[in-house]
This record gives sequence, C-alpha cells and structure tokens, in this order.
Amino acid sequence: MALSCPTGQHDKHDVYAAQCPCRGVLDLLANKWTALAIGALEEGPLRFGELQRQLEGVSPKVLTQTLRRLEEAGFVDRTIYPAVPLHVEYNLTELGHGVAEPLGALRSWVERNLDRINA
Amino acid sequence: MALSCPTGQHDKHDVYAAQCPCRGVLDLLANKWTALAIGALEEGPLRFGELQRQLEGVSPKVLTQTLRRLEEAGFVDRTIYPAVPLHVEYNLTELGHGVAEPLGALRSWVERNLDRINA
DNA sequence: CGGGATCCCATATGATACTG
DNA sequence: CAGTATCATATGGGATCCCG
Repeated sequence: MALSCPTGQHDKHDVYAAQCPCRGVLDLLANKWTALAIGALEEGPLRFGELQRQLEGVSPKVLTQTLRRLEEAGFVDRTIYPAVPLHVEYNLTELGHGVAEPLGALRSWVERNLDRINA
Repeated sequence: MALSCPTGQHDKHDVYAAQCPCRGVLDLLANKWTALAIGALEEGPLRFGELQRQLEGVSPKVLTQTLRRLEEAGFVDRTIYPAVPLHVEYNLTELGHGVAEPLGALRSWVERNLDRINA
C-alpha cells in the first residue's frame, strides 16, 4: 500500500509530513461525528432532524458544523425545499459515497474485532 | 455493509447510538495522530524518536499519549531494551496490522481523490 | 423545521524545559 | 534516549434560547 503522499513532497519515510494536503482530509474525518454522519447518509438522504435523531446526542450546533464541513469538502449535498415548515435534505454526493466505502470497511473491521480489542 | 452495531442494542436506523462500544474504538481513531502512527508502524517497528521524526510536528507529550492509547487498545506493543542509552521499540500487534489495513485503504482512497475534494 | 447566536467547559494539542 | 512535568492555547463539543 502506498504510504507516501501523492504530491511527492515527502519520501517514504515521512509517511506523510504534517503539511501534506492529505492531512486535511484525514483531519476532517478525525472528529466525533463525521464518520457517523456519513454512515447515516449512506442509505439515503436525510433531513436535519432525522440525522440528529440517528446520531443520538449531537447538538444542533455541532451537527451543523459537521455538515458544513462535509459540504465544503464535497462529500455532502444540501437541498432546500422551500415550504412551510422548512424542508432541507442532506445527501451523499458521488464523492461522499466514495469515502463511505473505505469508511464502512473500517467500521466493519471494528465491529468484527470488538471482542479482541481491550482484551 | 453492516451499519448496525454487533451488540444488537440498536436497530438499523440508529447507525450506532452514541453508547455503542463501537464508538469507543472509532473515537480512538478520531484524532490527529493515531492513524498516522499506525501507518508509520506498518512497515516495521520504530523507536520513539524515529516515530516522532516521521510524524513531523508531534510533541513528545502527545506522541506518548497516542502510543499509550494504542497500547491499551491492543494495537501496539512496547518493548524495552535495557541499555544505555535507553532503547524502546514500538511495534504493531497482529490486531494493529488488522486495523492498519482498512485504515490504509481509507488513506489510499483519500490520496486517489485528493484532486476531487474541495473542487 | 432548520438552524444561528451565545456562553461555557472538557479535552486535544503544542512549546518548552527537565529528568532517569 | 525516552519520556514526564508544566503551562498555555485552540478547538470541539454541548446546553440553551431564539428566530425566520
């Protein structure tokens, strides 16, 4: 597996230096809700409230933050249906489904090995 | 892919509730250095100083924290060679190599799609 | 309903200096 | 060399209240 950064800025012994753009994306995933949000959206679009209920415990502020970051990265798509009451849908983009896959693989591994961890 | 928690505590609409043990492991990975440290150790054991240099930017305190957590989870193995000067080696356990795989897949995906992100 | 605005706290992260 | 001790700061996360 390639450990070196595709930008070629670092040699193989760097793994990746902190300044590598890869880091930004990795950091994006490195927080409490991002991975879960992506997982939740994998099976279809969800509204703000639905997401909040599924993530159980996330505050509206933090959920908004998370979703905005995902939007910025291009993983999530936000659609507003002007109506009363307001209807907003969040949706994984193609790119979003892309990350969802290796992310899901990671979750699967964790689930399969839960018993071996902390033993 | 299985989204539901293996403990069966939650239904499929939960993705996973915050209390699911899966969360703990996910949270373990959800920080700045853990994934990188695992990546660095994938090709062989490293000493504290070597790791610190490869991770470029991590302070000794934080690196210690990271490694201790990985040890506790059973992903990393710490071997002390009593000598002067002191020699300590960090090593991925079999379990550690296990996570390294899906983790590497995630990194690979990120590398392959760097240009599409933030576009 | 879907957030934005605030306030506050816990923790992660960092820089630096020091020690067995 | 491999950390530990300390101090300082940034950020994330959470609770609440409010508004279009």
